[in-house]
Amino acid sequence: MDSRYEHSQFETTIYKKWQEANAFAAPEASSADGKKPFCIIMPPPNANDPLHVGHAMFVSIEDMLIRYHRMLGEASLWVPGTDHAGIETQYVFEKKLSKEGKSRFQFDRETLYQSIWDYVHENSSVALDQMKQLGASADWERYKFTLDPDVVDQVLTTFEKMASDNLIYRGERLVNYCVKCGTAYSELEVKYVERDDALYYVTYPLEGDGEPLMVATVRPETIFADVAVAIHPTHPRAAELKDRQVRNPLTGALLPIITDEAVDPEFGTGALKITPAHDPTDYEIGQRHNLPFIQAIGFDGRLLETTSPDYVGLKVMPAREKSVAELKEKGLLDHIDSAYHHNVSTCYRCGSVIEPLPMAQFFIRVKPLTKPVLAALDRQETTVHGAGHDKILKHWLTNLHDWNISRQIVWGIRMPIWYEATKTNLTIKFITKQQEVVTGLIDELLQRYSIEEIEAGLQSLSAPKEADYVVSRTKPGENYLQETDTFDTWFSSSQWPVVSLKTNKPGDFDYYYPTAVMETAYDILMFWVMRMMMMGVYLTGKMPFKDVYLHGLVRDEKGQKMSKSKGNVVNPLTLVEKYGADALRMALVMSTTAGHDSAVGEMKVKGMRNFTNKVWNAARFVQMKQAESVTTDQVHDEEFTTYLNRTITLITQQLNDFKIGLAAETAHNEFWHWYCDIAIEQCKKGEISTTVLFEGLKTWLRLLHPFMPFVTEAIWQEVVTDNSLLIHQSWPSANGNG
RNA sequence: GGACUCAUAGCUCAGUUGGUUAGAGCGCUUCUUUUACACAGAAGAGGUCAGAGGUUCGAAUCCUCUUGAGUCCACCA
Repeated sequence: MDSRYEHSQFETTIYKKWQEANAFAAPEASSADGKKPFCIIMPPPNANDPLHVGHAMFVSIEDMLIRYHRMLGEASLWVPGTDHAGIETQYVFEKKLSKEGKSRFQFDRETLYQSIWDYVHENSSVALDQMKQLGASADWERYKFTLDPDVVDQVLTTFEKMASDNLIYRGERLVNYCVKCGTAYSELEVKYVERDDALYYVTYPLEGDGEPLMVATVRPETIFADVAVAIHPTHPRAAELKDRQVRNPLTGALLPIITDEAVDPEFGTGALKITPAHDPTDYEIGQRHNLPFIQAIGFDGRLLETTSPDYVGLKVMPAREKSVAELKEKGLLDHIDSAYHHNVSTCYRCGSVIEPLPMAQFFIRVKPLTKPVLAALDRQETTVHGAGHDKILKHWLTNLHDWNISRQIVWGIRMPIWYEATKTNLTIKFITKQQEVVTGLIDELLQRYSIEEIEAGLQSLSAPKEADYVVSRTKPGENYLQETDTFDTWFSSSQWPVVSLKTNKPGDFDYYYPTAVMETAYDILMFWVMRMMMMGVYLTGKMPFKDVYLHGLVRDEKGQKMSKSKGNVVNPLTLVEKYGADALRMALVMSTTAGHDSAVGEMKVKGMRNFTNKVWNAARFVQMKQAESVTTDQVHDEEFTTYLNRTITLITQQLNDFKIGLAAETAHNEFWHWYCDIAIEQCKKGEISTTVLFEGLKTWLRLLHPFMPFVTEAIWQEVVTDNSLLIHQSWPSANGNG
């Protein structure tokens, strides 16, 4: 053995050895021989992305758990997969297009989908290869992609079931719409940022005699869509203003004055302009008072014909400036509060300001799904490990709004929804879609109808009726056109534990479901874990996993969040090349706690590389000592065994309790500061026999293997000469060292 | 406004159901190239565990309050 462990000489060949021995394959149900199943469904990384350090974190923890349970003799299955990541991927692809001077507008639906498909599959092996470099012992034979035909088939089946259970409805709502990404988002995908904006105090002249009413707004460009002005019932002028009207300061239209509890009498002027089409609060007030609905801003973020000829086609900000100038000119702008501090909703993806816009979308009724999950959590069918996130989860489940599952993108699973397109019923929802998304539909319509007929159909559009559609995976009839929206990616990934097992080897679902552990970062608890619980219980009656282990976010050495703009992003593969996969894995896992962020820098990885070298050299010492065959008085042999057994018990207990960081720390400290610093030194003095030290080494290799699979296997190959593999060895037990 | 989390050595963090002199890594000081390892070893400096009060025979750990930091959610134009 060399005096240093050179990871680059071992890692590739060892991984190949494991694969040749078929060591990662989990038994199929028929051959499991009554073994206890232990299954982890991998959180599928985006198929088109290389791995970042967060992925390295989940690989380290999940591979550690899988190897541990495999050594315990359980039927251990780690199901790998990758995710099509709808919006994320389409966004990345569009950026790529724009670099090439192209835009998605130039492609029809099929071509765009095919181009993204090709793009994703060009890159899809990168992430998988990198996981292998990290030592991931997933069952690659069971790999699944979220757009595999059998997966899509399952997702469609789920949707049909939900539709027939009356859990799906189509509703015209104010949705969070990003005009840049061209799609609506769910409530979870909106990010609020603090900002200073101007607050305009606008005069609304009272019809007839009396003082005008003053209204404060940050969005004067939406005055065109005002349908009322509201005051609180206790407003000092409430009696005077009852049943009166004001003039819209831009259009001159008459607007009723209404009273509503939702108006804060303390804020601004105590009067609120009501714009139901562009503000969630106003939308609700509008519903309560049966107010009309005027849309002033279109899905391209430009002002519509409903405003004024001078404004049509203007983007929001120029329209705002223009409206302010016009108000000033008319003497209807009282004053401006130029530094009004408030929150603005932005797109989590591209950072653009979210426009609340009215649009027909498909929703899932969530109450029937969340209730059984809360009950299951109460009876501890699933335990959530991670710094209070269990409480947050329950809070969310209690307050969740209906889930908008339609997205106006092509990269994903197209909704199996059909509209009858006849001359009398051209009421799909063209007006609510961006043009390029519906190009395909328009083309198809053109084959059937004249432009005039289609335009007439669009013009006569009223609010779409509910149930004005058919759910079917195949075309229900000659005159039907398919919905252009795709499912929210989270709709399909929420079924992943069920679907990835059902579409896998025969019997996998029955044997491995419910799975043992869901391990992921806490930042997708609501997006993914919560919804997997909802869909898992809905589809199977059982929670999809027994334990949820949430790891924290990995920050840089200084505790700063990693971001491309800061330039402090750590590339895990660079560290693997420099210090070895074992060093990185140990650095990520050691002394971390569930749910808490951790700071990982090169120095910590380097320190752990030193540890791999320490293990290597301890083995080297034992090997040299064996060759000497010296006699000893062995006074400390019994003490050694007792202490080692205590350590085995401790580490085992810590792993069973999901104290993963602590287990790694215990292993590290006890190996270094007890086995090396004390036991080996005693052996040098002849106080411990070589045999005992050697047996202890083999035990230690097994204890360390889940954390540092490569170096431990490399040593096993050096010191154990029976051609066995460490990955196949059983976990040590305190009674007789296994 | 609500919720969650945190505050421990110069830095990054552990501290397992409250139990002797509070630990690790990195950094620092001194010594050692001794035949496993200098990617090392030995010895050492460094903490009134944010502050105040309470429970207890006993508190870094449990409770209350204060201060400070972070995260998530809600959102009033």
